[in-house]
Amino acid sequence: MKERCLNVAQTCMFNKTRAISRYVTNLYANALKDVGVTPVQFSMLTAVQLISNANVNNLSNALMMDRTTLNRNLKPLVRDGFIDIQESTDRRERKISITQEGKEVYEKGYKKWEEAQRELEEVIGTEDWLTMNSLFDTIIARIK
Amino acid sequence: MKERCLNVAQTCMFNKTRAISRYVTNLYANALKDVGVTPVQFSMLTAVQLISNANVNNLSNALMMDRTTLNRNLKPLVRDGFIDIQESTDRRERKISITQEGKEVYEKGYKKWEEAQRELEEVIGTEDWLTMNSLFDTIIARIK
DNA sequence: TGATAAAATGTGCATATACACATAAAAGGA
DNA sequence: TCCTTTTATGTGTATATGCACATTTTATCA
Repeated sequence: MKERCLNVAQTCMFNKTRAISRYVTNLYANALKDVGVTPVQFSMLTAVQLISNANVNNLSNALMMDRTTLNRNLKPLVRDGFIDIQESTDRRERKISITQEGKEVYEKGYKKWEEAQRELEEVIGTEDWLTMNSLFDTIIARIK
Repeated sequence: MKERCLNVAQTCMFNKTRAISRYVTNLYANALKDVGVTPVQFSMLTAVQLISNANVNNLSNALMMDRTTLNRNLKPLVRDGFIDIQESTDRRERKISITQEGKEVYEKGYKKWEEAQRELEEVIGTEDWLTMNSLFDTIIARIK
């Protein structure tokens, strides 16, 4: 039924969320292109610096990311020497920390991140940017 | 610098967008679990029913999805017999259409989609749901 | 017509995502 | 202590995403 499809196309919150997410992701990815980290990796470097002695669970909770997703996403960062993983006294867990090289790449990334934030605000418009900000904070508080 | 990281953690629009996108995706995915299609596949079945004689470009534009992403996402739908791809007189392009089996699965999916919409509205709250709706429509109009 | 430009699509590669299942180690209790 | 439960993590599989690069076919124009 065309009627139903039209309804979905016009009102589906998944579609809208996902389309916007793709756009936002690409905007930040382009900004970080020459830095050497993806937006997701940048956010992981943020969290690992904020949580001292972080393990996989701590980070996945902080980033609201699936544990197994975060676990896999760590690998490129380890490979590139941006984060370091060490054993813990509790031999079940692993301690995750940022390296010196990771800190350096974060400095570069931070500047580009600021540019991306400004660029997105321009695209969306300051008024809607503020609306989006407070709305998202409210939603995140709900789903956390 | 902890200051910078705190700033990113609290204000990064990429982080917020992505976290919400993950939550919304999972909510719709769980709703559609027993139907046999993912949320992205459901949205593709929607578009293909709305656009007669669609080709890859048409669909990717309608869904605001990268052309190559859409191309790959077609494959599970073809494999499962939900869409059909045929040659065109213009031999560069391919014509994409929904099958009878695809229509049947869409009927089942539509009911679950309605439930997901209601569930998300409940989680977010009706007032913010409406805000989100109009905000997203505005943003999508901007970035399209 | 013949060369060039444009259009439509496909592929290799890398990252991102999450469920189901499995393993290993610590904690708790009888 | 020994058994059970909980905790922390890892792996297999499948989908989703987009850039860079390539191919094929159509359109354009001198």
